[in-house]
Amino acid sequence: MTKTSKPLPAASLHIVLALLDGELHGYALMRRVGELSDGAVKMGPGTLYGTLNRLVDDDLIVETTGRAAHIDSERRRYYELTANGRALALAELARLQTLVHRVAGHLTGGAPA
Amino acid sequence: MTKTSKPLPAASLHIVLALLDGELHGYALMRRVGELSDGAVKMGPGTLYGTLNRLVDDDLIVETTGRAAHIDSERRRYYELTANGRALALAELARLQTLVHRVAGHLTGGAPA
DNA sequence: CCCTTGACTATCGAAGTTCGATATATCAGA
DNA sequence: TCTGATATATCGAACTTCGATAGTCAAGGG
Repeated sequence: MTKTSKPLPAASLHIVLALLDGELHGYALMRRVGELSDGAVKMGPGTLYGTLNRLVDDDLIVETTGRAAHIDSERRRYYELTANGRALALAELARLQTLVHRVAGHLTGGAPA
Repeated sequence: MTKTSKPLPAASLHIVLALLDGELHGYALMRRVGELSDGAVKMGPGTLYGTLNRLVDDDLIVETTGRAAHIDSERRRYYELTANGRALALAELARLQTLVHRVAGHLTGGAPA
């Protein structure tokens, strides 16, 4: 039993969300995650690489063995979502959309007495 | 310099977001948080009460000493956001909106192969 | 040529957070 | 009375995140 899709921890969530846009290497991921939240979320290398490994173990991402992986610096290790990972990322995105929509809704349309 | 607004941990985030709609007591909060994510997020009492205390310590919420607090069962302890808490909740909401918007945007507007 | 800086991956231990079980008490209904 | 939902509370184990540290490679300055 791998995992019945409990909400992903913050770092994992941000990584799979960032990867929805295409494969990236670790360091770029670090920057991208920050950018997606206007610098509010800063993931250090400790969180990054540890999370990346966990994500690979859970079969949500894989190290790319293709395209960008070798047209670029040898040092870089690219990652992309697996089918599982993409499905989960999409589900999490939907969950966040629902959450944001509902909370924002209560602010304007709040229960009238 | 209290805190430069690092992203709140998941449980805290959900609680302050739920409280944006008005004061609630612990147990109701537990249910509300679940509802806001269609049952995807289930917060047990361990997480709930521990987080509630931390939030009080951080001056993001306070135990209500008013209205609902006593027109209702004596057992219930109501909490509401402080000014700090509301500001932070709103900031976090905005952050999530931005994140969701950007990620979703890349999906549709992304490079069409 | 050497040295510094930034890109890049990687690991470790400490600190912080979440989980699930457990406990206790009240209240409504079968 | 027994059960199940409401309601709060606590503990320890497991998990996640953080920040420091480390080392390589490439480019630019002195």
